[in-house]
Amino acid sequence: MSDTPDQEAVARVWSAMYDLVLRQEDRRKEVAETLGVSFFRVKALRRLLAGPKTMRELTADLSTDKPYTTLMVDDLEQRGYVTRSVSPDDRRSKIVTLTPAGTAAAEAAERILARPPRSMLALDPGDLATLDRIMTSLRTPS
Amino acid sequence: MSDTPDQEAVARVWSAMYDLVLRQEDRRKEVAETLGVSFFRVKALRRLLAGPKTMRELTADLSTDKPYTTLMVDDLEQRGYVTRSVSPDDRRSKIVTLTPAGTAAAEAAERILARPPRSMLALDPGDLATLDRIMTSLRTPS
DNA sequence: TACAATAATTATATTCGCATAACTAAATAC
DNA sequence: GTATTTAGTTATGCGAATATAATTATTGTA
Repeated sequence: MSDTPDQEAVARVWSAMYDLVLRQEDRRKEVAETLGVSFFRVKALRRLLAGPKTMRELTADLSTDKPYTTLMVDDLEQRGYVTRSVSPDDRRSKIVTLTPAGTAAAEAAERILARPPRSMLALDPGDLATLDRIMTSLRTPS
Repeated sequence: MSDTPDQEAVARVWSAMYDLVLRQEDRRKEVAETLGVSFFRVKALRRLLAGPKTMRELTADLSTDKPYTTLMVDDLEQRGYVTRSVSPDDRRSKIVTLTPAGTAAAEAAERILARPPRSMLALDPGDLATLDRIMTSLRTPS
């Protein structure tokens, strides 16, 4: 009955959302070109905005492998976006920290990615409020 | 006043949508692994579901370059997913067409990608209908 | 007919991300 | 106190995607 969701509507909504994010408003190339590094490196910088991380944590966050993290951090270090320091707790661990330049780059990426679609800015205020409420509920799976 | 959109709400909504599509429900790896080809090739197959395309059109659709399209179509042809044929209109052009196996693969990809998030299936019917209406309006930029 | 433009291919090089194995240094367990 | 585990690095190779130049075949045009 009413607790059976309208499969077609769900499919339509999901497809529209997917399309909007990945087809109409895909800014990954723009971000990578603006910062002059690959999108994957941008992702690393953005993760570090939340605070310094060990190589191990960064590897897990990006779901990549340790050797590649080493190479990538080497590169980001050379570009002056991050620094590596030995952890005071565990001298095996190294802590990767954003430099001011790295923070600026990550924030520039955030700004580009956060820029909403034009159509969303034109939404009716009531619809926007409703959408806000619904999206919040979707984000955290019930 | 009311025609000034709530910037914060817009940002929140867009971020939630971006997150849902790219973080929580990213099926690109799953699709690529299931079909045994890169996601980029999957994208090519999916584009061909709409009908045969020339190499040139496919190149434009995927925003790649002609040499790479040649290589990719070579590969898809070897795998039995597409065929190449000379265009009757312009003998310089080649038309890329999905084989039955290619169509099946593309449809399998569609099914995986179209699978909506669990949280969306649990939506209140009224909210779903509203979301459906709003997403439709967002998809086609006003 | 000669010349320019277009569609596709071939060849070559580079970057990026992924994977694996081998290694060093430090911490932990027995 | 020796053995094992863990964090990170080094080395090597591979496939995917991008880029550029050169070539062939065909079409369109001066």
